[in-house]
Amino acid sequence: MQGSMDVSSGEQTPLGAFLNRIMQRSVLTADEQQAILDLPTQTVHLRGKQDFVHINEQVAYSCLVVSGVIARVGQTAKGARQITSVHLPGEMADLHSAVRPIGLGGMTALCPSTILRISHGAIRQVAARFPAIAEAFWRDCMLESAILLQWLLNVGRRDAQTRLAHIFCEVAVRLGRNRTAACQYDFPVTQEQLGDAAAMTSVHVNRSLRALHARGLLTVTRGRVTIHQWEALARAGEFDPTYLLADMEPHRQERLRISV
Amino acid sequence: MQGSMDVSSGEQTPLGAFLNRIMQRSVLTADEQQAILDLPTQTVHLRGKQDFVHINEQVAYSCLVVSGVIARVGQTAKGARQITSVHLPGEMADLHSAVRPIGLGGMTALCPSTILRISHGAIRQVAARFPAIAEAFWRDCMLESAILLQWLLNVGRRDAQTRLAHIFCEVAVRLGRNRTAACQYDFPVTQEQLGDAAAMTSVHVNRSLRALHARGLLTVTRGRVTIHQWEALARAGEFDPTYLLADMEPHRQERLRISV
DNA sequence: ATCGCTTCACGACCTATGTTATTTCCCGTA
DNA sequence: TACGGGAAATAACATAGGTCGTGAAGCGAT
Repeated sequence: MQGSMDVSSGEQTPLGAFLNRIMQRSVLTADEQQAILDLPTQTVHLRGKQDFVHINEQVAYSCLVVSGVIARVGQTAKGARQITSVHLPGEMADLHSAVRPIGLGGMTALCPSTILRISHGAIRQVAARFPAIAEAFWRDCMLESAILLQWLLNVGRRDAQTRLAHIFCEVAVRLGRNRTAACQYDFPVTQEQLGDAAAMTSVHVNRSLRALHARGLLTVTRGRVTIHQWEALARAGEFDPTYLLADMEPHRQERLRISV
Repeated sequence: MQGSMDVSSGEQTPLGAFLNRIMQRSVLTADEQQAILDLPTQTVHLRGKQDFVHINEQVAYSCLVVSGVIARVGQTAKGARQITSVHLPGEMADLHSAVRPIGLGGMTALCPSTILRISHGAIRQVAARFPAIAEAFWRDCMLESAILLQWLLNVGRRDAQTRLAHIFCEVAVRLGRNRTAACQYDFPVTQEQLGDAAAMTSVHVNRSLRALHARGLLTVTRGRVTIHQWEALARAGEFDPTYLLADMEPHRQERLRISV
């Protein structure tokens, strides 16, 4: 349990990384930034494949990803799993649970991961105290919602290869990889987990991955993704990063114009 | 353009219906309630099948459904459509766009509908002025997100009949139908639109609907849904209404405890 | 090195759902 | 009362992706 006190080195700490992300889309004053950096946290380490929040469990903490990959999962009556979102370092996996702690499904670590737990009370308090923070958090939740929306389109209406290509493009952008020519990143998830995210069988993930490889678009080997031609992969995945972009422009000038 | 002034008759007006919904999950003072009722609105009538917000269009208004059914839609490169959410009277179809006006896809009326447009500026202003309203709006957006999450699970991992059953159950609950024994409601959407929501072909919607009918679970005739046995349909659709429930309990006592 | 477990690779076969096309039903309108 | 257009109902056929089964390949622990 500690709050990062040094605002200048904020970018290096987990809370600093989170603040950084938030500020790509919202404008915050120094006070507000500090309030976020001062949130009390509790570090938790997780094994790979560890379900740490069960479906229908009601939690009192949100969880900030420090390292690894965290996923939210839903489950069918017959036990089929659907990963409904994936969270990378610097992201809050369930910020929304601060205002609505039910109906979020379970949470699991796709690989060995470290998270910071932050109590809902602290989050709601800082949001109530600083309206701009409330709006920033709200906006961050809506980014997540926009991603979810893309996933629904992806799963509902695209074929296997397109779907996977889209996912790999999205993760690349969210990891901040510059999308020019080739790039690579670590993404230590199994084909089974990939299937749970893309709503298909691990067998078919395997087939499709090899097909994408045969087309010269990307290579996935033991948790490392190599994109050979960004442009071609994005085309194959029908990927348009608009929904992920920083979007603070419309809000920059008019933050907090409280009349009266 | 009018603001409903009479707070006592609030329940009857569209804004009153919206406020009502919000208050199922959040506690608001009389002032705050009034501030919502005073939001300036603009009425718009829509034909059935009218796309009134195009994909990637950036809007300056959120839209409150007065009557009819409004849907958000995404689209594939080959033109396949995916309905990503459906909105019934009393709901705000895109409240989230107030804080994040991009990446929400298009909006369309599934049948002749009436909406109220409310400017993003007005929404953000009332939210900044009353932290409790910000939290309430944020929470309402998260309910929508929880629904979206269920849709992803539904589309990704359930078969056609289960999927449709789930949708009909959800709509029944959202329309406030009491879920005991039989019930019916108007839901004037075509099988094609149903297919766009459930991620399948209209042909297969037809097949599956007849199968559900043959199982004695429900009848769908020209925009009217009749559920014959709620329990059985809910079981067939693996429907658990938890994610839709009013959930203000944890927030009731501790609203706005701003510690300086 | 060797064991044991997990993940990856791949083949054979099966089925839920998509595709395409035609017919029937409904309902508003002339 | 007949006409016209959109939905709904069906039928025949095609296919993407699921299921089941078997090895091979990594990799960590002994």
